[in-house]
Amino acid sequence: MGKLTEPLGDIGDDECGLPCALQAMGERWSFMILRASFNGLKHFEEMQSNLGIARNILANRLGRLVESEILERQPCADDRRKIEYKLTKKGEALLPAMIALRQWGEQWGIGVPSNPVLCDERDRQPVQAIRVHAHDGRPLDWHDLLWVDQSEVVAEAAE
Amino acid sequence: MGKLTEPLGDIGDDECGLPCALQAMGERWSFMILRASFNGLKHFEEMQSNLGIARNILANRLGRLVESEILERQPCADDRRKIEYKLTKKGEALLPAMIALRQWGEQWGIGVPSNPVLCDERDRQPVQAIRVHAHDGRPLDWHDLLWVDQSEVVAEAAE
DNA sequence: CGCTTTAAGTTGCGAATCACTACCTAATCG
DNA sequence: CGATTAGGTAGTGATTCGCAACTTAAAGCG
Repeated sequence: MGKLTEPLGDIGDDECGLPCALQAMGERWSFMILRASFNGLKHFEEMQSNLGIARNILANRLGRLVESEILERQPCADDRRKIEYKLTKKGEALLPAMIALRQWGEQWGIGVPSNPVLCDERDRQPVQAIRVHAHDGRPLDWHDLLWVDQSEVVAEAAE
Repeated sequence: MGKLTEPLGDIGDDECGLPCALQAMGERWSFMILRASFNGLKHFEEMQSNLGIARNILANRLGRLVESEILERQPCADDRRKIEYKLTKKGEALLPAMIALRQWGEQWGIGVPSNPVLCDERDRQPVQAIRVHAHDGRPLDWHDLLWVDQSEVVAEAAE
């Protein structure tokens, strides 16, 4: 069979970032734990009671997220019983993916934008829907996308 | 509500779109199958050999994606043995979330942009990194975000 | 100090899910 | 007709999930 253009890369190999991302985030609770982190939850008990996740699964996922350097694990200074889990830069970088998923769930699952609404703190206006944008800012859909070999991209860019 | 196929358990509150999205996409293979669909794979055997997924799991996930109206299942016109699985609008709407995850994997997992590169077909330039944008287009980070009650948002928007 | 509480896990166990192989069914080809 | 192909289902073990109970270690307190 002929090689068709593959908008998301090859399966199973390491050329695509998606399997790599799923390695860290592909499990059921990972996104919910990450959302809790984005919402400011820092401690084990806090997350456990908030998410209703089993304790061993939470421990396991937190360990994996720390191992993936998405969360950072550090004992609390004031109360050394407590452990603080905080987002790393790598973890923060998952925000667009999270928001995109959330917006999709709002639009196609729930049907209406959920409350409360995610806003820019500067003017308290809702954020834009997350989209794929061309380098010049045009919003793109699936059918506008194309896979280009890196060498050709560089050549194009240098013109 | 009866027990429809809900192997994901109850993941959380309904005021957030993320649990809702995870209900449909929270399993490990779902994203890979969806990527295959975006890549133009339409048939069972095609996906099975390409993904290397167990046949029963693939059948199960395809069924669930169809049930979630992310994929559409229709018999092929020319060869009635074949079934075509194609993306619905709802499925296509997952593209930004997928690209965002992929880009994250590229940047933080692999370390370098993978080859080939996802480009705009108009000018063959790489697409922008997916980000959260304010309504006026400013790119936003985690710390720029704020949860605002819907009523307040409307009030602000009307000013 | 000794007792209690709290935070963050770990362990055991039954249920559910995963993945691998083999088998089945219906339509099409020759 | 028999052979082939697409799209599954069935059986089987390994793994993971989730609940509850237990452990450890650090505070809090009289």
